Amino acid sequence: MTAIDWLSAAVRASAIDRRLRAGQTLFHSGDRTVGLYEVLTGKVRLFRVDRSGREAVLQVAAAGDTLAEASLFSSTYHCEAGATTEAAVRLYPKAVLFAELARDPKLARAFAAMLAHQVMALRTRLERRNIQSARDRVRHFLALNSSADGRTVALPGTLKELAADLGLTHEALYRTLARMTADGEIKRAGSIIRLMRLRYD
Amino acid sequence: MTAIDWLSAAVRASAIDRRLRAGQTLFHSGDRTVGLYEVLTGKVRLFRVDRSGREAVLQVAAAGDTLAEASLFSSTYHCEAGATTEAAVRLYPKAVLFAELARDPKLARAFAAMLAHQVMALRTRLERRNIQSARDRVRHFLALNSSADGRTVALPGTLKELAADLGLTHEALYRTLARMTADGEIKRAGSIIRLMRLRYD
DNA sequence: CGAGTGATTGACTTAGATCAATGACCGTGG
DNA sequence: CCACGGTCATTGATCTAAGTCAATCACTCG
Repeated sequence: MTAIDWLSAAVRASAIDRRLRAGQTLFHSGDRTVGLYEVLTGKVRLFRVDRSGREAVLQVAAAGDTLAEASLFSSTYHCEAGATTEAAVRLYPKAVLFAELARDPKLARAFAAMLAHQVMALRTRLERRNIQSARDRVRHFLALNSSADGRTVALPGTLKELAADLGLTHEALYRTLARMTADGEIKRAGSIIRLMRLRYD
Repeated sequence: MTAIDWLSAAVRASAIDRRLRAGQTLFHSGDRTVGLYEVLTGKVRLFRVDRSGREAVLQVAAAGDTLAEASLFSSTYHCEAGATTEAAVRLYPKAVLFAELARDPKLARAFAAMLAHQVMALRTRLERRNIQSARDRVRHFLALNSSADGRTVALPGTLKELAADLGLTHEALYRTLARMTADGEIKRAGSIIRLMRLRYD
């Protein structure tokens, strides 16, 4: 989802990998920002701690996600980041990244395009969460992720992951899919879902 | 929220305003993209129509929001946009915008920074939606929107708007706030919420 | 083979959605 | 100046969809 294909070879070459144990901190609030992190494996959590000690999670980044991109444009971090599982991250140093962005307008444009894409994708996911019914939420997902012909959807990962993405428990998702199958709205074949003709409400 | 303060005078000067009646279309899927829209008043809905005629909403943009920014980087729109209420929009033409971005690296950087900010803000809102309990969702909002001293929160708009933002019905929000007040967790004074000392669970 | 995880289904509970009603407030037009 | 329509804020009663807990089966991997 959060691809970074736009990166130039120069930036890629300067990347620094790092492994984190579960619970290990990546950076603290107030630290100087060093660049753009990409999560390779595991999960990294961004959170803020208020004075009463409560933590408020800003983001949970999984493999493929990029981390705290806005802090790239700030000199210090405004939140904490730490691995919740064993994890590996890749750092694209800020200096190299910005130098390249300034040097290469095409790259800068690709960078902006990538961010704009993320904004739209996130808006769409947020919009989906406004849908109350589990079934309609699944329908929304299917409609927006169907192949060009609009008839099939290839599930990206596991159903559990999809459930989390949709903001449902995996049980609720299983049941919803089962009901949709029973009603003839969809057909399932492994990780492919075929959308059937809808009857008129 | 979705501020466009980063825009240069040149871009602002070239903006074109347009009024829309409720239900009126702004653009269709397949139309050539013309630039970046900002919603001034009213609401504009972005949606896609699948072959069975169902609509899937991608975004509902309200006053201050910016519209379909990713399509800036594409030559045609991939969704429909139409006003759901009487509305006014402002168009920043693509040509001027890109010319300025290419000319002025600072502007380009500000543009990217703005997008990155939006990404983080959206991620945080999405994260909040992962919280089941209404009360914890409110807590999350309060924690991340408290003043520098962490003791007070100024509510941005009406409670109904906040409820929508949090993904709750307004009734649920009223009740939750009432309960938190009764429990001494917060105190309310108009549109200001004061966070009280928490007792140890 | 046993541990770990995903997929699935059943039973039960509950938090929040829904429906409904009321009071406060505000602008506006007669 | 006041009555009226509109919206927000608030509270009550009720209902239900989805969360929670639990158990089973299939699979994979070392």
